[in-house]
Amino acid sequence: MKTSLPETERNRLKHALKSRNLRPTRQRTCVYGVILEKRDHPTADDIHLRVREKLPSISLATIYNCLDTLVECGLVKQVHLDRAPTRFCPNRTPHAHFHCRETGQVYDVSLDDERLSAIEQFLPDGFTADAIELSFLGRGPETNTVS
Amino acid sequence: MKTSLPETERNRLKHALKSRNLRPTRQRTCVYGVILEKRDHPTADDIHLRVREKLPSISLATIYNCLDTLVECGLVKQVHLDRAPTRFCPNRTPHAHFHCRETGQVYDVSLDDERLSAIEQFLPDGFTADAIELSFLGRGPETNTVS
DNA sequence: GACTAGATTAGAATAATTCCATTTATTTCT
DNA sequence: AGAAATAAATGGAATTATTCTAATCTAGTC
Repeated sequence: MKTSLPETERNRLKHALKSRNLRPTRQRTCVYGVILEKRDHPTADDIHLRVREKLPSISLATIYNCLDTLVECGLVKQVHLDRAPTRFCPNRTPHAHFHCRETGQVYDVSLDDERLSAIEQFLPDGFTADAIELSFLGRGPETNTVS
Repeated sequence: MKTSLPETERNRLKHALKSRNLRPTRQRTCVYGVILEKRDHPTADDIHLRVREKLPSISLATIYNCLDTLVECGLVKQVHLDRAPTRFCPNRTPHAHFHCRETGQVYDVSLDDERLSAIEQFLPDGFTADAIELSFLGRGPETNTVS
């Protein structure tokens, strides 16, 4: 067992890469594995630190390269919040993000097809979107004032 | 006529600032004026260039300070797209953004109350949002392949 | 097992944003 | 109005995120 990436995911990665004539390198596999492991919307830097535990010599530039590749393959999404570094998210199902002002935590908010197509209908004629980014800023459940 | 900021907007600014015990300085007024003038979602740097034509000695740090103040006052919104510099938008009515892959242009997409509350209902119990950012990435009307 | 295009690497370069110490402007108080 | 007190602006340095580059390496092919 070289890396901890489960079989299903490893195959998903392989196929996605192959279909674009890209190679399933150790680095790409490991970066993907790390993102799947702890789904806390890490930054490139966070990911670098985690991947280094397995591939100690990997550079931040490679992390960015791998992430860009994974994003192109649709396996990973970027999350842009505030003036903060980009975060990365392996949730491939349509979803929005909620960013808690208090804790800084980021949550996924699932979007079913109905919701998604409702949003798509906001677009005026002539516009076609291939990506939608929806994010909320506010207070999450663990910041509730007690009743 | 010191600056070109129209009376209504100038008052809006004054009141918004006063209610927070902030001052309507020349710099703040001018930055706000410039943002209203050309609603093309400029970056801090763009704004710096434009404001300099009126206040040649203003520094980029001050532009950021002013923008932050305007954002706090709710007069300006930040737009976060891709890994690109933050853009600023003076449209105070609820709206989303559409980012054209081809031209790079950013359009406002208006959101009426109905749409807005539809989106708010996506949030699970326990979450309260005070800001929503919705953006689309795709192709705008002027990139249409001719029929 | 050599070839070749594709990937990785380290480090430098660039770009966005923030910080800091000082100076300037505005308000308040008398 | 003038002085003191507070808020804001300034320039430049510092930090941080991201991209670029040129050299080296590697996976997949023949």
